[in-house]
Amino acid sequence: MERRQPRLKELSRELGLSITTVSRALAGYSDVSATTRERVREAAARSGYVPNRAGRALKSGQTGFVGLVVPVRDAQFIDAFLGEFVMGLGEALAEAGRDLALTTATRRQEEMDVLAHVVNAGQVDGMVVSRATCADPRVGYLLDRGVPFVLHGRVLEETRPHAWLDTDGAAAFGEAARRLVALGHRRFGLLTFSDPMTFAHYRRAGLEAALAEAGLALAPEAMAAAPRADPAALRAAAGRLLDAPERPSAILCATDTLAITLMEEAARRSLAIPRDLSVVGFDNLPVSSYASPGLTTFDARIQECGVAVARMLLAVIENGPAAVEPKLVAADFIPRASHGPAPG
Amino acid sequence: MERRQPRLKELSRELGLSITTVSRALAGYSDVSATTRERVREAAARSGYVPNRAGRALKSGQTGFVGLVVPVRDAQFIDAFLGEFVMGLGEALAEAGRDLALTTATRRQEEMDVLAHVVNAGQVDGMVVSRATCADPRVGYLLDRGVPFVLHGRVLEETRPHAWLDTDGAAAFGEAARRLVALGHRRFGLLTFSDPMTFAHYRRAGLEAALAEAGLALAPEAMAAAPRADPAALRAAAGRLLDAPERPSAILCATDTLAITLMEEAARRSLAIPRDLSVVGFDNLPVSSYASPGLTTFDARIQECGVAVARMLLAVIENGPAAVEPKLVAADFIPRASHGPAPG
DNA sequence: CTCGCGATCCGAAACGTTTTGGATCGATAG
DNA sequence: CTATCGATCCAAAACGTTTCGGATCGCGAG
Repeated sequence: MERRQPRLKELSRELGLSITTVSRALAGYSDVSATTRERVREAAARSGYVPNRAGRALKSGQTGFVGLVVPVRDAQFIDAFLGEFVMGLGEALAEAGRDLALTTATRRQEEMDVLAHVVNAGQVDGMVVSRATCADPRVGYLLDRGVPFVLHGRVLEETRPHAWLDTDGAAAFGEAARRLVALGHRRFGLLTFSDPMTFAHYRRAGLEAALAEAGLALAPEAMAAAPRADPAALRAAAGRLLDAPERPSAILCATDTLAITLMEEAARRSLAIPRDLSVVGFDNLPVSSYASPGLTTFDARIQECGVAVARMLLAVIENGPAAVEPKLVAADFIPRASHGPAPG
Repeated sequence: MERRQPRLKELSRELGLSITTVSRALAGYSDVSATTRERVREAAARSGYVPNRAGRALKSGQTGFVGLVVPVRDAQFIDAFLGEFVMGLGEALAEAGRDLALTTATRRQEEMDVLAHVVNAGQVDGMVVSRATCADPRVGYLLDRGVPFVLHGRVLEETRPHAWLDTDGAAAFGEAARRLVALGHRRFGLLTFSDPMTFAHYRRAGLEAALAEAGLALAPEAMAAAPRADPAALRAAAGRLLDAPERPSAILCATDTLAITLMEEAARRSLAIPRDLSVVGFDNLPVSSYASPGLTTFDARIQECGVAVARMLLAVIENGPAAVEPKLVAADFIPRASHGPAPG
């Protein structure tokens, strides 16, 4: 039953035409007559001919793939996003007839090696670089070899211009701070990651800027951080904030998972939310609407980001890096029951 | 700065060797001397040489990619799994030096066309077929053209043998039924999908078999179903179960999302869970542990399934379809607070 | 009648790799 | 001395596609 797929050679023999003509007919060139073109197209459709990717890639240099490297190590962190983001990427790529080449890096340290391998094997036309760190080495690497890419997130100091798309975490946390100040809060806390993720930096910066505007400040002991991959340390960090002598009345958390951890620790200490403590997260994970109380958070519309990143990358591949402007997209405030007026 | 990647030609010229020798040295053939082999390997590592995927694919017929087609339409359904499953696939593929080629089908109807396109373009060495339906047309299609594949899920009637891996939903729902019977429940209900998904069939069959063993049966009006992609209809179906004259005291739901919907509808009707009604789901989504009360469910360990499916597929690619046995894996019962003794 | 031109078509090269079938050379066996 | 053999190496073909530079033919202009 095993039917081999017809290739240009078989197709041309069957039609009594040359390989060249069949190829050009399918590509729609004007130097093949309209009747021949139709005849070729009809035969191709009937036999289910699809140009071989490898052959085309070899000649044209375009593989039809866009690469994404995802680290498999800290699954608990990325899982929640990956699905949505990949869906967005795939949706936009499908429109352009491209596919996503997904490579997993089994350890964090390998991520750079894996990227180099993918790029050097020429298996992609461009890369999506996700989860940007403050001084992400991948940016320089890709710029150096002229590989089209779009960074999802931002680098702290953009020494050489490149395409990126990031959610405006600074604006979001600024907004959250102003809303909480308006509700009477004066003592703020921040629970965040100690890893050099750029988003954590900007969320903190946005919070501090808004507090400064209100004449407030984030006390050093009101900020707790721990490595993303260390749940126990994160739990401890949350506890530290709650056990501080001058416990904050409002705590912003860099992500929803942190906020959930914080709420669990608060429950263990019999603190009522939002009566004793207001909590705000970020990401709008499905979990956050089912937590009790429902978690106030921000929605970054990850799937739309995926679509936008893919479109940007296609533009870079098509027209060069200068063709696209970096994008900063706003996150939507999702008020739920975990924040309220300041106690007292 | 744009450095072009060295190819076999440049590398061989630089070393004063032929392309053949360099290629064979890197492949580890014994007909190149140990000293030359080392010299070549050192030079390749230094210059960052990686064989071009397209060139290799063209000659050897192996692309190094394994394909997965995901429909982007019903994102709300697949999102929860996709991340975990893909992680598992990627993890196992990375060990074998392969990558995942992810293609999105923008509409449900297109899924078959997309599959044909991927296969006919020769862009993959094998396919992972996910979300099996009762009489899935993809199985016959792939068998016909001798494309290696593994089905995640099962087909109802396996007319021609092929590799598949499925979670034993029948056993799981049987276990749930027996536990609930032991807790005094006699009136059972089932909330499921009306789509022809195989998993829904088996979960129902497992429930009915266990009930029959206990001398019970599922009343026709105690089963409600609606299309997966229609949240309103699903909500209505849940309501129908709750409003039935002889309301079940225990309702099994084909998935956690259905169970969550049911619990929301129950809350609107002021039914207390588990006092008035026991609810059991399936999937162990993150959400299920944060619902109140926590949802009793089954964990299918999706990531491990991804790993196993990938390993099976690699074996099929390597040694032919006869080399692997289908696998039925058990799901773990995760007892939480949503089930309890029968009322009265 | 010859020339040039537009409309169609095609041969051959090239992309980078792997593999087949030798070629070369020094040493060993007869 | 010649034949054989093992150890090393290499030229060339092939995978399927795209594209460059023609080739062919009929027809109208000169």
